[in-house]
Amino acid sequence: MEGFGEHLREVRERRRAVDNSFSVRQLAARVGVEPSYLSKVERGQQPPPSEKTIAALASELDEDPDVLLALAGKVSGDLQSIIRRRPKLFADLIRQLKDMPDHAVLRLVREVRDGEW
Amino acid sequence: MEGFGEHLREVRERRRAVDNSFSVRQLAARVGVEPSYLSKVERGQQPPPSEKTIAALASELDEDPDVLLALAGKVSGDLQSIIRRRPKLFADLIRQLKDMPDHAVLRLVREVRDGEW
DNA sequence: GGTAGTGTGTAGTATATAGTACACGCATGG
DNA sequence: CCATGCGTGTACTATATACTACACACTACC
Repeated sequence: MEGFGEHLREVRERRRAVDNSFSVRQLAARVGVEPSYLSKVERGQQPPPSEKTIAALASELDEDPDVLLALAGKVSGDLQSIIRRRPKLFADLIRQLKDMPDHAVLRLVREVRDGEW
Repeated sequence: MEGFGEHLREVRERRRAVDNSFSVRQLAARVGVEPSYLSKVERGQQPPPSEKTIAALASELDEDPDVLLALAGKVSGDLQSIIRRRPKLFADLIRQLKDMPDHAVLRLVREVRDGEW
């Protein structure tokens, strides 16, 4: 599995190839952290940053925040609070979907979205 | 909303009414924490304990761990890791279910469980 | 009246989280 | 040659998390 830092570096470098403003320093400034910190995170010398910082990174890099959070070993706070409001309901559902293939879960997502029920 | 400590105290006292081994001291011993700590948690003087300790409490008190964790403002680690494995999929699904009524979500749970698809 | 068990107050601690501050050496362009 | 920007190394810090250790006062029993 690819780590958070590794992925971050790849994505940033890719952006940087066409836009110099994606240097460690400038990105760090926009995201609101020290360059050295971001550098260490990218090289896995520091654990992934907070949810807030990850969200800012996702926004700057045009990445999916949930995916980035997942790579960081986290689940976004808003998802957690949805679950916490009805813990039994969501716990059951999620555990039951644990081993379902992607396409099955995806079908469920679509069904709910399209209101077919 | 009822707090974690409040709920814990109520449940424990209820058990204690028919079984003296549910004193703060004895329960704390079985759960593996100091009595004074448990006491403070019950009175809200300390924030809720770790997931591990909450799980032990749930087991001793015969309570649903997910519900107890929810009252503590947490979501169980195993649910989180299920979500992290397929972040986009689960994030979409959960956010879409956010405002659905209980019975609708419940129907979904049953559908999945009974394999009607 | 001592012993066992109870709840709780005070003080302290170990570890993790989430970073900052600053300096260094390299490279590139004017 | 020097100013600008770059990535990174070292050292430090503030806050939160999750508790422990011990003592105290009270009650109940025999």
